[in-house]
Amino acid sequence: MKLLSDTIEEFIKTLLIDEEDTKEATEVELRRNELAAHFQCAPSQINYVLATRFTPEHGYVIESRKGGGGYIRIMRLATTSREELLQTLYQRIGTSISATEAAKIIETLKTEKIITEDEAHLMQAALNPMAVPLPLQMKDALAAGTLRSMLLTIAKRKNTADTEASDT
Amino acid sequence: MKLLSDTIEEFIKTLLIDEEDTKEATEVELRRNELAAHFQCAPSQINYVLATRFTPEHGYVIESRKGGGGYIRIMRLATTSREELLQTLYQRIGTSISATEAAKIIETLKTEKIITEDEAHLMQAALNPMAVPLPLQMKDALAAGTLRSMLLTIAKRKNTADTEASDT
DNA sequence: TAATATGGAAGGTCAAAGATAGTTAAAGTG
DNA sequence: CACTTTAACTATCTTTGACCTTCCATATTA
Repeated sequence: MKLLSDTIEEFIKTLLIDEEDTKEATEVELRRNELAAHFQCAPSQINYVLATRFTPEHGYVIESRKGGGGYIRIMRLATTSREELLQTLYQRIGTSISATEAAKIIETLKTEKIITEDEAHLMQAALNPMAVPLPLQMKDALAAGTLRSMLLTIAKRKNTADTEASDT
Repeated sequence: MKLLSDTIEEFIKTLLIDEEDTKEATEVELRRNELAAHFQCAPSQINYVLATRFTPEHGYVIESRKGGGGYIRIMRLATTSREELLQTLYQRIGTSISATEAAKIIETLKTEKIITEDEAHLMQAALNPMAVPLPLQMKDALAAGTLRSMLLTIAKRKNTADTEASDT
């Protein structure tokens, strides 16, 4: 059985792709209530989907307006330069990071084609066993260190995942 | 009398074989509660079966999700020479591993073209921050966990580093 | 006419309820 | 005694509903 949230997520992403194809725009505008009615769900369900799948970490920015003629605009972020992105992500890690936050960062790297899907899995795996018997604070600190270390390694590379096939 | 656990084990293995026959997939997805209801047992019985008969040592990897739409995915690792190598390395890691031993294992993976050079660096980086203030024993145990986790992830892949460039 | 009040039409927040799966310790079995 | 089974409790993710805030249009008033 498919989840409502997943369905809505797909729907929105399809809208975005359509926009891009026809207007070269990277944004869509929608009415929360309309969408909710379309899927016969609570309006706040839309907010949930946006909050969990269209965050800046995922590469999206949301803009909205209340009142008559209100709307929700979803924009896909233009890809900044590789270095810039790595820099930003690196800052975001800090000295301690939760598993979910870490996952988002890895997700971004993948979306931006800086690492392959395999590498994303690998990184995720490296952070996984933090389910070791250690205090949570320590685990988060370790995770931060691990992520930072991996990020630096990636930063040293010359190419992105796109072009990585061509060398060796 | 046949044990419940054995019956469930067989059931799952049959599912896997069926999948393979019909879809050439080596994985099945199931609902813990459904399965438990089917066998009229406690849901955690399913976990017990998975924990005792579908471990990485047995050649399986499990992935799951909680919450609405949750699932349990069971993947069997094919027994090609590549998988055998991974299996062997996995065993070699054990519950504690030194930095040098870990490096050797990563080197082997690279030499055997199971991972790319970039990935090798990434793995090495993941083990690096073990330069944390912890007793050596703990660090080695942590490194072992991290390496094992990454190895399992690699084992899940369909292709080797050689062929990975060609798709998507 | 300018300033202000007012009501309806959006969207936002948050916490509770629902739906799964995981963990663990104790009881049962052979 | 080792292995199995269960049940209570925990963790995570989704869905909904009640209540809040903001905005526009229009009516009211000085």
